[in-house]
Amino acid sequence: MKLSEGVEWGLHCVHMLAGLPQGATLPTRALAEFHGLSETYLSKHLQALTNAGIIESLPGPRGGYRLARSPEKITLLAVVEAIDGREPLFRCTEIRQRGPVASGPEAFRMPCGIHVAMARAEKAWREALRVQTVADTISHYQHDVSSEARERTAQWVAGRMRLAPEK
Amino acid sequence: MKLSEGVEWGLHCVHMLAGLPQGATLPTRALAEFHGLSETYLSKHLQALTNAGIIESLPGPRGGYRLARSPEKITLLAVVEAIDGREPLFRCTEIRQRGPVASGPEAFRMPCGIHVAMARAEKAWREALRVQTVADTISHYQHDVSSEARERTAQWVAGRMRLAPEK
DNA sequence: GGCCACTTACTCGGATAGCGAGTGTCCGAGTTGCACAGG
DNA sequence: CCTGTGCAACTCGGACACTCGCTATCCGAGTAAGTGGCC
Repeated sequence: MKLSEGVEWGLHCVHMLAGLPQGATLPTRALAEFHGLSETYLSKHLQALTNAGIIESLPGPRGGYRLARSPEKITLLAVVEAIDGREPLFRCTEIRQRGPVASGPEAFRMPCGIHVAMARAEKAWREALRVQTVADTISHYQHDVSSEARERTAQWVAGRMRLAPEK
Repeated sequence: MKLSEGVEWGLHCVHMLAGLPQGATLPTRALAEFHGLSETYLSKHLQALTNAGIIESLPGPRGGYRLARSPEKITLLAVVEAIDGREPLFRCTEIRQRGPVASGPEAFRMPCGIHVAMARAEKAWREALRVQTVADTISHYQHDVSSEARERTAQWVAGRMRLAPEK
């Protein structure tokens, strides 16, 4: 089992958009080119983020994507769920009720212990992703690279981003 | 993203084997029939559990599967990893190094913040599964069903299980 | 020179193929218990 | 009646098809800027 590749793409793109000036946008082409990704396929994931209300799109020339709300309000969980879906990792199909010895649903009022334990672990995972916002990560995201590389990135982005027409 | 269906199957089978008398075995047919599963496909997952050293098999007539170690020594994580694999959920492919602005690996000594955050969440998930042993779950597993159903299950199992030839 | 309409280029958005992991199945190797014949 | 041998049935184990979701791509709808002509 593994998470969708698009989760990593979406997370990096959201963090990149978070580093832009207020209201500025960046088109799919720039986001894809910067990360060395397929432009068309990345577009699909950006659509998912748009539908989830995490980013918003401006059509037409000088258009592109920008965050729909401040980085402090965007959790990693929201991004993961937007791209990968909100389905639980472990789905209890109640196979204990399917055998020839099954006694009907009334005998299984309590959820099975396995289901409870798996759900608890999954909750721990989701909670860890929920407390971490994009704003929290962005500082590390910036300090992890050398100042020289950061400067070069800023230059490259400045040449591709579009300032906000209105906000 | 979802866990393999076989994870649920494996967990229930392990818990069922844990309820058997010391050294007794249960064949694939019984485990599959009890849960209403495909016998041949379940066999595949039981093989994975055997290769992982969680359960052990006795061939021939009167053969079957039994736990390879006591339920206290079997964590849910071990079962999950045996069936679903030990690959991490989130695999950081370092896409920030792939773009035209990338400055070579020496500029990225620190792991990216996204990777760290995702790994932390994943560790929380694994840790929650590691602290939960089959012995812990088995008590809930038994109390969740009515005593009448539990008795009927015991009867059904008694007619299918094979006592240990030696241990 | 200023204003308006058209063209044009660029953007996102959804609908359409391809591939790989999980799913499902089958048949063969190995082993143990049983039955039968011989002593 | 006891014992040794052969048979047979049942078990696990690995090798072989199939399906669905992620991956990847394309083309169309919509928009805003730029350009040219007209007043």
